[in-house]
Amino acid sequence: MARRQKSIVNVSCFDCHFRDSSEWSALTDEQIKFIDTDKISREYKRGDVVFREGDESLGVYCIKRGLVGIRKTDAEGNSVLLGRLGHPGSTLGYRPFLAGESHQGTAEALKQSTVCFIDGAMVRDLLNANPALGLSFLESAAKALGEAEEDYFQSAAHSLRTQILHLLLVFKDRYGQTDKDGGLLVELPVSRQDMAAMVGARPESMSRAIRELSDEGIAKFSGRTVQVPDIDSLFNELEPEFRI
Amino acid sequence: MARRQKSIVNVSCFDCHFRDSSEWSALTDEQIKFIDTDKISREYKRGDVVFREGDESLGVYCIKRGLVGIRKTDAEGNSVLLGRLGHPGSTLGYRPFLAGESHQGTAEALKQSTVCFIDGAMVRDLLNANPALGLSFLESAAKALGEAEEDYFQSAAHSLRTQILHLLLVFKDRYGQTDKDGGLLVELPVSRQDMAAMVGARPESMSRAIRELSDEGIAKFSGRTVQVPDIDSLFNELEPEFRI
DNA sequence: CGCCAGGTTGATTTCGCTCAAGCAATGTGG
DNA sequence: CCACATTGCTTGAGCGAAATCAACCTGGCG
Repeated sequence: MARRQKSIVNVSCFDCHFRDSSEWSALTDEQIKFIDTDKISREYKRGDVVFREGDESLGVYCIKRGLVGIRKTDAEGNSVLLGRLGHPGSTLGYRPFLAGESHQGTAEALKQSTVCFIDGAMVRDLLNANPALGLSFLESAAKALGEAEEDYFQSAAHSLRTQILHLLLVFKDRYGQTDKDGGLLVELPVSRQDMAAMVGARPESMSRAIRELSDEGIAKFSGRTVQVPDIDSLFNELEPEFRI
Repeated sequence: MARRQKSIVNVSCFDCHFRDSSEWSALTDEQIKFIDTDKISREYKRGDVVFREGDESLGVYCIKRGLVGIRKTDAEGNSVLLGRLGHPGSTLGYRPFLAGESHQGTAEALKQSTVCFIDGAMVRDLLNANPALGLSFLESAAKALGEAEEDYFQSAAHSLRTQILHLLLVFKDRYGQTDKDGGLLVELPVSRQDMAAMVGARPESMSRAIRELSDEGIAKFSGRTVQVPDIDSLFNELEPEFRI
């Protein structure tokens, strides 16, 4: 971790494409400038830790590039990846900061990433100076809470197979393309064990389920790419829940 | 539901003991007065619905008395009780309101309850007039989100038996007393099937697990009361997770 | 080259679900 | 006031999905 110092890089908030689509869009240019001069940007390699479970929350993190997941690990070493992954434009770690709690999970770069840290005092100041920022985070938190509850419900009610198909649909929006035959092609952003951790399963079970889906031709997994020849067949299998 | 009209009762926000301990404590007396004249209070019998999944969110609900749960039910009729229960002083339904979504679950009185409805326009006005209210809700949402993630993790990682013990500890804080022998005595606030719904299990499984715990003398269930002779033995069993 | 992490496969076990029945307490209508 | 339905809870038998335990394979890397 002595390498931490070296990993500091220089990026500008004004170059950040997500300035207008994130929680921070409520800020004025002047306020962005405050953040820009104050923030600290770092590079993280796959597997590097951004913050650790149990650490005091000192501020919030903006993802400029890459992919970051929040992992919880229990005494036996089972790990679970929580909720939505942190993509470019996402703000991470705001939950414990706002709740006045310490970090409940360990944030880990799932691929090479650039992440900016914004100090808590700065965030407090901005929240007081610009109530719209608070409302903006409030909306984010409310949506995230809804998703968390929905995920909880889903995981209680559905088989692993079904959850994997759901996960594929989630990945599709961000990592999917249409291939030449009109099928779907998804480049998986995470390893298989992390996919398992996302749905709360063991790697072996994930492997078997994937094999089953591949054998049936529903979704052909090969390395980090998945080919779905017929998206409808995938939807057909999931439909029961959409027919509520 | 023609009875709805008759169920309206008259209570005052100023009589509400929770005025200073809830999200609304940020409000001035004058602002409370606005709510007081505008709100609608209703009585609900056990099983009555406060709001229904899929309904548009029209405002928020304050619980004055009783107990309210949020239930999600799937196509096959399996139901799950989400997150923390709504106790007196709790504000319910603020999540979908703030996220601009419709209700994700059905709120149902788990016992005779008095609930006040505060219209959305009023809430919007207050949020704009008093930024502290937004920050207060932001903190609540952030805490709730943390709990939801924690619950998700727990349910993924732990056996039914363990989850029941956790649930007992949760009930302890609000419904527990110390009995004459120094043991713990908990008055369960919900039925067994609802306890099952809280941990995402079937009533039969709950029944079996309860019988096991009773037979072993860890927690003796009898009707709505549970007697835990030795709290340490209960903690001992849960400790592995606390030793992280 | 040998090591090691990630992934796959197989055999076995286990936990909770399903289906089915029975029982006690409460409520309801004749 | 009794006959009957209803509801909440319990118990039993069997099943199935995923976990566990244990090998083994593969490709990348020191």
